[in-house]
Amino acid sequence: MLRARLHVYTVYVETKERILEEALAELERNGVHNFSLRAVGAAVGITPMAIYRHYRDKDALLQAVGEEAFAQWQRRIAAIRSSDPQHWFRRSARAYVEFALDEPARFDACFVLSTHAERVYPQGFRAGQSPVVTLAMERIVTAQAARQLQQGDALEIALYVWAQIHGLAMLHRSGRFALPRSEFLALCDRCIDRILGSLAPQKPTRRKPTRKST
Amino acid sequence: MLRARLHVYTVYVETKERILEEALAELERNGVHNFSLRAVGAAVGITPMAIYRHYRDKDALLQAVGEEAFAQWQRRIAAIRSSDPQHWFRRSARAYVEFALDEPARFDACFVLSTHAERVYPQGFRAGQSPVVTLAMERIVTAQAARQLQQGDALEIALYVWAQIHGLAMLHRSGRFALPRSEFLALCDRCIDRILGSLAPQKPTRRKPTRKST
DNA sequence: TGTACATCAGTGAACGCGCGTTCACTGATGTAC
DNA sequence: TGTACATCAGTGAACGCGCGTTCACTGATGTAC
Repeated sequence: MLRARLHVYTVYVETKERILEEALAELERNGVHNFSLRAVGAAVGITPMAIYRHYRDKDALLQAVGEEAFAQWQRRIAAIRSSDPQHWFRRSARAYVEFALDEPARFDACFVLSTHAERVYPQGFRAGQSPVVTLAMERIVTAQAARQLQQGDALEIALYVWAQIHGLAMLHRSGRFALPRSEFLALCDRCIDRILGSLAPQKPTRRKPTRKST
Repeated sequence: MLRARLHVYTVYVETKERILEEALAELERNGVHNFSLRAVGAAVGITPMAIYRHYRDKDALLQAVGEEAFAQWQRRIAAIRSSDPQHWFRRSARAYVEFALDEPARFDACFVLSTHAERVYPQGFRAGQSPVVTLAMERIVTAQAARQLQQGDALEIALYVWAQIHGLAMLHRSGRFALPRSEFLALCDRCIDRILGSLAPQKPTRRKPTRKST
């Protein structure tokens, strides 16, 4: 009956999810270029051919993996609750680097492999295709309105910050740092502080309120 | 005789160089992960096996290719003759991005693949293992001495600038920009201007010379 | 000057490997009547 | 309630492919005497 149908459906989803899970783990272990259906099957405990019951082919599985990775990244950012834009940027940049260090394959799927044709500068980002860039732009606009941030195109400013932290993350991924994790993170923090500092309003606005108006 | 020996030697070197050349071209065409000795052999017009006369194995060829790529990069930077540090940084950053756009595989060999264990932050760079970083640090120290640049560890400042341009280059390599080349380069220029601007001395030193001393 | 020999860049067949994917199948489960 | 049938997740052998590398070789060239 319905119960029986539901049971079948459940089993099906479970295997599909286990494949996705192990595909991600396999990706972290061996990287995209050594990613093989055979290895995923072995990790799940099924024949490689069983994967074809759930995903059309290797590309379809890789695409699902990419979407899952991006969902995980979004969840990391969504967990950052901070009303202060400056603080939000610091914590987001931290999350970005930590994502790159802890889940390099997921990070690659999100930010290195050129798969997501929709998240592209500038149209895709202006159209809100990238939830995280959209969040960043909102905070930039808010800070600009409050005169805490220099004027200028919010997307270009977001990109400027992104490029900085992306560069650090990528140089790390390329093995360019012989630093303990904590020191590398501290270095990233200092760089982001510099970047945010460089975005201070053009005129320091240090003059005291003149009391003439208002 | 000697002439004959020289002739043989010349032929040998020519083939070896043609292999290196075609290996680079092959790398630009297919990327590291699809790089095959068979394709290189075909491009040179020899049997894949002939390559083994000149390089121990695939890895040895790839390493030679990496060294050649890095030599080409160094030549690009050596061609920049500018005594003004600010100007030198602008032009070097430009060269970096253009290298990434024009010779992506060479760029990868220099800056993305984690092969060069010696060029590592901070020891390798302080030890002068990276000629370009060394040049950058020299210019930073000079500018600091002339009070044109804020104080701080020269290597960390160099890394800060490098990460910015590296991030932009890598995001471009990941297909994140739907911009004509010239607009992308202009965007990079603006980002580098921001970065250099953020490195201005802490106190603007706008006071006129006081004439008290000297 | 002529001949036998050494050198060595390049050849071509063959190897074993891991890969994605095909195909016909099995066997457990649920359904129809 | 019992039986014949449909469904479909998973199986396992086999395919063709491109790969790096092995091996014994060829044949042009230069050397020794």
